[in-house]
Amino acid sequence: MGITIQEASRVSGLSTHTLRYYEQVGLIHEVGRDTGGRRSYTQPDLEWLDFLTKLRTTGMSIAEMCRYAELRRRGPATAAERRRMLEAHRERVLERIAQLGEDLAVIDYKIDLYHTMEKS
Amino acid sequence: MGITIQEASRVSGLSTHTLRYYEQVGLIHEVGRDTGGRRSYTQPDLEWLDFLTKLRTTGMSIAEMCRYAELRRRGPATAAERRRMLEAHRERVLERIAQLGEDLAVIDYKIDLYHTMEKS
DNA sequence: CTGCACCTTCGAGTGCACTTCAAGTCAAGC
DNA sequence: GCTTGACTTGAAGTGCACTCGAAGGTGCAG
Repeated sequence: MGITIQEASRVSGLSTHTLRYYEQVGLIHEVGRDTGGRRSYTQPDLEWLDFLTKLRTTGMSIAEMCRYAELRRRGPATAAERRRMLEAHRERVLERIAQLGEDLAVIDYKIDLYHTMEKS
Repeated sequence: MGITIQEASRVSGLSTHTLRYYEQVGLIHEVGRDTGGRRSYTQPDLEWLDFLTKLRTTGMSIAEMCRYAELRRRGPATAAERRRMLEAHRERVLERIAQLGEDLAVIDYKIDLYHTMEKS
């Protein structure tokens, strides 16, 4: 019914090692197994992995992602808390983007200095 | 003539441990010592630390910062190469910012979904 | 039915960027 | 002169997020 860990790895961009690790730490709960005991990833699993990856690349720690995953597992009653987590994270990402912009301006300035140096 | 490691720590925002570590790995060359062998940071040292911090917070690895520092130590002949390093880094930072923006849009979308859920 | 690739689990190992420790030195205040 | 506290060094330790290895199970091509 689902796809193998190999295919899930290709689709998600995460290594098979990482997929197993994410399951182990509780980021992705109870991936189904086929008759031979092999993992079988469903479409919802893949969508969840995709969202996890976005949280991850925006700098959320594995520990916090675990807390979010745990809330999600507990069902709709935790929706407000999950929303607050995402909102807090959103603020951190905005700050990070602003900081990167500032630092980039300094780097750009340095690059300009080098150009000026090379021309003279 | 210069300031103590404690003061340099306060000014730079780096811990005294990190300042010693940066010197050890060659990021900041030959910080002056006072009569008692204690580190004495000069204004140029602090400016360099400040720039290093910007490279660091924009995601440059210690190893690459070391290469940059080494080129800088070798003098003006390496200016073009340093400029190229900064230009390459600049591209990576721009990509990173773009990626963060994209991922943030998805997070915003999720937050909206939660708001909608809570209202209904 | 045998070889082979790929799967399983569990635990140990890796790389990065610090961070802490241990042992000793030094300067200032009492 | 002695204590106190900040400094010095080199080496070892930490936390995070993977990443790999060992030992064994499974399924399909030849």
